Amino acid sequence: MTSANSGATRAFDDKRERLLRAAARCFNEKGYSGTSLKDVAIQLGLTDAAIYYYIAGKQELVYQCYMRAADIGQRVLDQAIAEGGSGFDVARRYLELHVAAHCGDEGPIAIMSEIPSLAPEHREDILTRSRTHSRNFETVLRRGIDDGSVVDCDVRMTGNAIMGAVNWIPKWFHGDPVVAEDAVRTFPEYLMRGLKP
Amino acid sequence: MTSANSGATRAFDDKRERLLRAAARCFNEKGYSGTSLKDVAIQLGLTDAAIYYYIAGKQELVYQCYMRAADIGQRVLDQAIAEGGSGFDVARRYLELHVAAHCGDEGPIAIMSEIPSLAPEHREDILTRSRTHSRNFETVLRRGIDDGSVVDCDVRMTGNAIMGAVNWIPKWFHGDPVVAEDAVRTFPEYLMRGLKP
DNA sequence: CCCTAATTTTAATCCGGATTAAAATTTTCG
DNA sequence: CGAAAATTTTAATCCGGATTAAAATTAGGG
Repeated sequence: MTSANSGATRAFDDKRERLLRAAARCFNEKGYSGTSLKDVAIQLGLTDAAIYYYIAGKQELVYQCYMRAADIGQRVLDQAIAEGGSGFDVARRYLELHVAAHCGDEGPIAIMSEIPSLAPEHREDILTRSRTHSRNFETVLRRGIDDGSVVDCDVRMTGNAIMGAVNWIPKWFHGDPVVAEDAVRTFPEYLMRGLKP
Repeated sequence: MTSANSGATRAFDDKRERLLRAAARCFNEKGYSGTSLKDVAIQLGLTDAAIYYYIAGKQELVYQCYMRAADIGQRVLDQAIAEGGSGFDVARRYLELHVAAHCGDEGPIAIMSEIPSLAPEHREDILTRSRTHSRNFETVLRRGIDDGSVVDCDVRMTGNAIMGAVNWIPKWFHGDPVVAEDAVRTFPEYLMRGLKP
């Protein structure tokens, strides 16, 4: 079976997922150019060439890592929205979930540092998702302003600040569970305090 | 004269500075691996090989970009401290200056995305400066807590959040002066609101 | 104007790592 | 067990971009 595995089996998907996580870890720690497919393969007990069984190439690998990152962000935002509450409540819940995702079992989430070097279709795809996610979060903030739970502010810029703080997490978090606890406690608390009316 | 120009003339230094900015812009926009020396050279109306007259190689170029970024961060922090005031005042002033540096004439400041792929000596150097800067900012926060101007908080994590928000700026800021104004106004305001007791 | 140093270009070379093809091994399941 | 599919490896190949060396051009001072 080719790597264009469409009728993907369970085992195949699992390994692919492990591949994406290993790649995300490498990319976050060593940078894109500093990561060779061999580095990624070694983490899986494989040879570099074996990676091509799961993915078309390095480009595709980054792309998939970023897709995964975008999906996780969107998923936790959706969940926070689904749980309901005021704009403030939703935003706080979103931060709790997203920080937990970064620091928890969800494994390392790739920092989107190489978007411009993606293939055009991929780049567009990621940028669209990324923008959508930002806009959705801004909508939550705006709703909070409307319902009086969030201070009146520039939602675009405030969103940029909050997203930046969260997106930067992989830069300093390297798996220490003690640090993870601190982050999960402090981040939502601090970031939301600035939103109180 | 070799590129190890030590008795550097004025013109030489100026061109070197322009080189670093062009490189920072490229790295921020296209990523490290996505940037070829040719890309950088074109911005200066030069040939790729000419860059070697000013700098030892691509590694060195990133390193110098990061040094510049670290220096700017430290400089504005020092300035904010020098201007005095409560811990809160210093922190706010620092944010104003740093955001302005990112969005203003100081030109693009390189995002430190490729630290691990630097040569060991360079890596250590950058990491040390980066850590020092973070610790210095944490000290400011702690001072603010002591003098009652800043809410009691985990200074390490709060510092991580603030630094992340600022460091992420180059990801979405691409030179629009209108956006720059928004950022300079909103960032310090929002980030400091979360520090009020 | 000429000489020397500074700057830039041209034209290779070099190299690591991505990619590929074919072969070998392992797994699945009748 | 044995055949077919799935998975991995071995062993090239390939290639873009970094780097280098030497030549050409430009700039400035006597």
